[in-house]
Amino acid sequence: MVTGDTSLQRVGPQAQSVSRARRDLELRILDAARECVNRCGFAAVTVDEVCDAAGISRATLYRVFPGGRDVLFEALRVRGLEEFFTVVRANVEGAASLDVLLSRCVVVAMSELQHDEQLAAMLATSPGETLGNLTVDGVGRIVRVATEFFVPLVKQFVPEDEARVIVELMVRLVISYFLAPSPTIDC
Amino acid sequence: MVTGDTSLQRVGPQAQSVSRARRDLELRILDAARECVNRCGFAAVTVDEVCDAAGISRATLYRVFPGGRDVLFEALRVRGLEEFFTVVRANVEGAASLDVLLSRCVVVAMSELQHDEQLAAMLATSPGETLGNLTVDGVGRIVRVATEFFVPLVKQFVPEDEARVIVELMVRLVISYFLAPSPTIDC
DNA sequence: CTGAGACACTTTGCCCCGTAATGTCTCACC
DNA sequence: GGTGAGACATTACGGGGCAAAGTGTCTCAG
Repeated sequence: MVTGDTSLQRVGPQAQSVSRARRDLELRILDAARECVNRCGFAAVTVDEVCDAAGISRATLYRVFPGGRDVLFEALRVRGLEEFFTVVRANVEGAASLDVLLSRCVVVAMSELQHDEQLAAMLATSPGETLGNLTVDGVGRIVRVATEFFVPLVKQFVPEDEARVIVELMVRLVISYFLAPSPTIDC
Repeated sequence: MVTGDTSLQRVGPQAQSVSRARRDLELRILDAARECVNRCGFAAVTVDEVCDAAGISRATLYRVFPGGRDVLFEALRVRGLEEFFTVVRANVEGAASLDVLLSRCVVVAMSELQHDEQLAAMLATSPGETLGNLTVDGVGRIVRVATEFFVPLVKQFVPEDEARVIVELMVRLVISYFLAPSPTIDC
């Protein structure tokens, strides 16, 4: 729905190549959009700018992302979230105990957050909306994606339902400490 | 500083009565301000409205709260915070174990938050600013006041430095769950 | 010490308007 | 089939001017 990937439902010999060209186009547009966001901010980016940066026409963008601007930026957020958690997970795999795993998660996540260009640009240009996404509207999705990435790791040490709770608490605390670092607790 | 209580530094026979009249005036103004905020919202309240509601003139308000609007509303926030934690603490005192104490804190705090008129009015009328106060700028102060109220209780069961960490984590989690309730974890 | 009100200043909202951006469309192209 | 170019109506955004309201300070009478 987000990325208009109805082509994935197709079958037949050329289904794969079609879907792959579409996928490449998607990635090209998303890369261009990210570049624009990191440069100009977030609210300031126009669809035309993204098209120019991607070297495509507006018609193509609207074919790949039916719904336009909103859907494109939503897809960008989703990809950013997945990239973020992919990096964090790659840095915490192989932990020998629950304590080590969680400590590494927190440390790596905080570090990644503090060096995230896209997030910084969003916080700088539309702080209200970004803050809302981090603390109200978007928390559910963040927790969901984080659960998907980390519960498999955590449940090596504790039962799965407990792992889900742990991951959720960790996510909420990391967001809180990112937005408002504590003078007493180091991060 | 916040409430312009320089009169407290006076000495002599009538020092107490003077300071007391001033204190009564402060409370009267704060009550009026709270009433206005609960009725009309937060950003919409004017100094004149508060004066009318308190039955005083603008000159008096500016004498009691030098600095005017900002200082008045800041004092209102501070009082709201202290009232909030006073109520919560009264409901959790006498807990027999750390688990019971923390559980009660979370339950009572969540309930109080969800029925807080002033907070609701602030979130409704200036969501951006209120959200910022709850998640970025104001977290330090909230943690500080909460620490002041709850560390004495928690340190009955654990060392004080550990108690401070526990209180801070609890505060941040309660704020997070208040702003974005979890579908999986009940509150 | 308080109330009433004048005063200068800043902020707020509003209306208008020109510009820019969005989203949909058609058509030519390969 | 997919893509690019561009026209098109519609909407959103931003700046200027202006009236109204709010803020903060002051003086003076009670």
